[in-house]
Amino acid sequence: MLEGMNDRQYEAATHKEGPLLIIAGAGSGKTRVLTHRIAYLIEEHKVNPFNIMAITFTNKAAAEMRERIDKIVGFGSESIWVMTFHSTCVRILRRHIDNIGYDNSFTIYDTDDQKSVMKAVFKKLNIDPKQLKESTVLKEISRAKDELLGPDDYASTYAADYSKRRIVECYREYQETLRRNNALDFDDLIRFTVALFRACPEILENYQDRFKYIMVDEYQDTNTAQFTFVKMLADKYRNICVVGDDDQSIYKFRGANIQNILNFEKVYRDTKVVKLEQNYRSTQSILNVANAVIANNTGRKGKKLWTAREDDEPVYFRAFENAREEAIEIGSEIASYKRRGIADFKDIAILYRTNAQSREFEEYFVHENIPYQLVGGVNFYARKEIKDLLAYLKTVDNARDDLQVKRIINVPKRGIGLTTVTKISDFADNNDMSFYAACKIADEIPGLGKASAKINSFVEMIETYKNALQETTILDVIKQLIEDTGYIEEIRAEDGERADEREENIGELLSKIKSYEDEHPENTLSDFLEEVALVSDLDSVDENDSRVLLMTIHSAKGLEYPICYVSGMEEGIFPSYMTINSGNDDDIEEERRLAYVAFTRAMNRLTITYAKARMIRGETQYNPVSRFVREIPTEYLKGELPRNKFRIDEDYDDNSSPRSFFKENPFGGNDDGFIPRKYSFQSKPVASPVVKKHEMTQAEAKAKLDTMTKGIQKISDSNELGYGVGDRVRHIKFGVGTVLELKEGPRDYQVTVDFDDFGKKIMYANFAKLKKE
DNA sequence: CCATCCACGTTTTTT
DNA sequence: ACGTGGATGG
Repeated sequence: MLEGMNDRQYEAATHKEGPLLIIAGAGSGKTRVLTHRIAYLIEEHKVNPFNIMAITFTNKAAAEMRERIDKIVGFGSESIWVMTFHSTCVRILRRHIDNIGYDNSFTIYDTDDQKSVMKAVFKKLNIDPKQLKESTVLKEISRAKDELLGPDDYASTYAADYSKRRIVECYREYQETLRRNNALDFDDLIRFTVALFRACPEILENYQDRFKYIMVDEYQDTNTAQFTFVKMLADKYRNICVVGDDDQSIYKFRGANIQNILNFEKVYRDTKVVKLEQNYRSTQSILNVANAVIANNTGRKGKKLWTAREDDEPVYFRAFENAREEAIEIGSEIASYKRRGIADFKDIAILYRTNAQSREFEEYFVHENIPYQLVGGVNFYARKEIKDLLAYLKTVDNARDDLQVKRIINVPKRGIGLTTVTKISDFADNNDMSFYAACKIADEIPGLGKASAKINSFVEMIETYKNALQETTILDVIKQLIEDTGYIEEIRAEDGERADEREENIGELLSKIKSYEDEHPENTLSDFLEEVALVSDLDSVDENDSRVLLMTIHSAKGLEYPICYVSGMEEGIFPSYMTINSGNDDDIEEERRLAYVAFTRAMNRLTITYAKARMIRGETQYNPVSRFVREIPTEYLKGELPRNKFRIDEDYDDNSSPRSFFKENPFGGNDDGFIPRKYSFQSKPVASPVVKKHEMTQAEAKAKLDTMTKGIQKISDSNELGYGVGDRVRHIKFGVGTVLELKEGPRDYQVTVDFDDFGKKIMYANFAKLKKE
């Protein structure tokens, strides 16, 4: 079983008891070590699989580990807990959270829900969103929760800090709202589990006795709350094994505390430390590049990757005029690899710093029929139409969550407006009941008038589905629901542009529900909703699909690809201007670690690219080559670096630049005949410029001109409106004024009137109902 | 209550 | 460049 392991791996895999810290460089086979250690414990030391737990950060990592454990352990492996931090905590809380005053059927709020809550909080506390941003407060709260500070702890910690007073109030109100809705946000999942353990020692002990052996993956990314959670669990038996790489700590912005790994040996004095430095993934050239860059960081544990691999090829650097050219060149290269049989699409990944950078690639790939899958961006379950339908399901499942009920009470429009909602909401608050409970007795709420009938039929509808759920499947209920509410029709009416895509998303949701029900026939709607709350885009990646992957470097962590492009290596992009401006060396170091993560994703061929010009937020930026590229000794790179060093070099003579055929023919020809296939649920990129710049024929131009002039003539006759430019007109509200201009708009005349008492107004003639004086 | 327009911020990364 | 949310008028 342990055959073929190197000495260090063997040492780690056969460690039996006591704390173990494995510093595992990128590609050093840490998952292998973890899974083998589990197998070893079971076989050699007769540890009951029931007593083992492995915790990861992502579902994908958990799934991968699960698979490998199942393979190597065999019988009994299913009783090992292999889960993410969040799902572990949910599982524990579902069982015991009633001990700390929540209902076990709590719901989980995503970022979007949090924002809605905070908005309501601002309204209630009369806070002007211009002075204090919701996102700022939420971020602050999240940081506090990462540090296990509840509203009271937070208040006392910052009691002296006057500037935090408002935030304290927001935190209190926010948490109170979540409580009322029986909801927890992501951070609460961890925090409340710790709180539960603190409040109920007997429950904690129960879990301590269960999980005698604990392994934590990606340990460098843990925050204080997660660390505390793990530490509490491990405190009785101290069989805690953590695996991590301080050089790959890239989640500080999310509260990760790099000290957790740096100080592990101080917390656990008798820690055994094993360093894995042999890399089994990449060529020596790739490792040289990665090592050279990360060597610029201070405060590392220190480690140098090496490989026994003999085959090698250079790391390429390529500079382009702009982001489009970057996309075209990378895309054409990929197409040619495929054509020449050098690589399949599934061997290739394109990495970038920010999600916005995916756009150019998508446009070109769609145009050239290069299959791709975009990971990240807007999470599938965060899309509006999906959230709407899920809000319906949540309401049907458990109408305790006011946020969800309010979200859908008027979607699609059924004539229940803000006024009505506010009245019901106030009534509910005053009578200490949930919003939905108040809806149920709408007739008794004063001042609702005709609206109460509409509320009643809404409640009736929800109740019908509730009953239906007893008899039939979730799929049938949601299908019925979509039909009854006319949701699809609403989408079509609302925006023709993206209606197709949104419909596709709904179709996708239906098939996800179907496969969920097929796979877990015994599970309830609540189970489904819970699973959905914790999945991410990355989880939908299927290794066997033949497509190029597009994703941020953060998403790519832990993954590997034979061919990798790390794009957008420019100052201001990577490192981001935010980090550059902060002037904080720690922030730059975190970016450098990110670069290290990026480079070490590549197995055989790494290409680093740079674009001289790039559109950012509607503005063209000219950025110098990233400092991280400058940190690579030139002998490790094949390709010429622009001469500019941290500034723009105006007269840079660019003859090393590749052909830029997009000037004549933006996307070149396509002679490959790839099967067109859309792998991504992501929004379809807009039509390529070729299509967009459809030249108007002369005849069309003339026709267009005709219609336009016709409009003008009509106006000058002063005809069907009964008035023209210069006439005096009367408006119901604004009184008398002079018509300054008449313009034909898309469906109506636009009238500009200078009113004697109200000044200049532009209005539509149809609505304005002006009368000639 | 709804449709429309405009101003504004957003984009560094996410379980 | 793009989407969102507030203001506005009917």
